[in-house]
Amino acid sequence: MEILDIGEVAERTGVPASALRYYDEIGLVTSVGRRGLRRQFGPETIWQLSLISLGKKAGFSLKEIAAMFGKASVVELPRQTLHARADEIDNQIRDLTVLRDMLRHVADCPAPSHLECPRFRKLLRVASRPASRR
Amino acid sequence: MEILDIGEVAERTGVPASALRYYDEIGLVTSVGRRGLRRQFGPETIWQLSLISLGKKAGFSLKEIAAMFGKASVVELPRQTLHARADEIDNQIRDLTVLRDMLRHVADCPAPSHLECPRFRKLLRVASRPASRR
DNA sequence: CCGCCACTTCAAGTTCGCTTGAGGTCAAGC
DNA sequence: GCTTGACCTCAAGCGAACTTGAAGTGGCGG
Repeated sequence: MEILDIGEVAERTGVPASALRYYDEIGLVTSVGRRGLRRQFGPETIWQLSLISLGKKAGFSLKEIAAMFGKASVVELPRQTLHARADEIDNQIRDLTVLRDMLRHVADCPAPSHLECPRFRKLLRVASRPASRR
Repeated sequence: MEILDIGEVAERTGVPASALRYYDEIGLVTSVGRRGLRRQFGPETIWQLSLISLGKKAGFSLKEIAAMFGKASVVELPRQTLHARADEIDNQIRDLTVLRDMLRHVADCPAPSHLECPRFRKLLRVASRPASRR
């Protein structure tokens, strides 16, 4: 279980072979070589792909993901940049928290119109404040 | 300040007029009417747009957003569905937290290769576990 | 009353992240 | 040696979410 070809990677990760070829093409993953025409992937590809899917769920583009934990040895970016990224994610977590609270509130609040409910109005206010002030 | 036309909405929210027309076209926002050809928007459009941008940041499609807090009186969806949505968002928050910790770790950890660091490996394990088990 | 200009429509174009399809290659098993 | 099947390439297509451009309209200040 050292070297995998594309089908095995696809099977283990759930990422379709066509997507893997695409990722290879744009340099998001790298095959360790070829046997004939066939791409051969190292086992690290497996966890790289979970990072990628994590990043995608987080709403980052493939380019941004590539910039975060690129090919080789997981990142050579300046610490500063990484921390900035982390801060962005923190903001996003806050946004998501507001959204979640909003949905739960809407699900449970008995007020006739949500706009009449002070709790809802408060969430709305938070939602429309710029990220910098949250 | 009761009725706004598209340019004012654009200016106040930062959402380009072209996007507003598109949102109108797909029924994500609704103009209160027309003056001549010009769309007129009520003031509620402003906060609706902040909810929309919140939803977008959260990675929902415009369709999903429309389903969550549609046009009229902010949602007529079954509570159950809303709670399910909220739960999804909770999962996403967990994913983002892992990703953030990962980035901060990578920024600070002095280990020569991250794979040798137990903390990193633990985060990796979490990252590759299916959402249901997190 | 006239012209300006912010709006309008509609069609086409753009980027992202893939998928699909046609046609080709090659290693392995029969 | 031949077939099979999993891979390959390359081009085209696709849906989402808009943007851009051309050509038209109509309300309002002068």
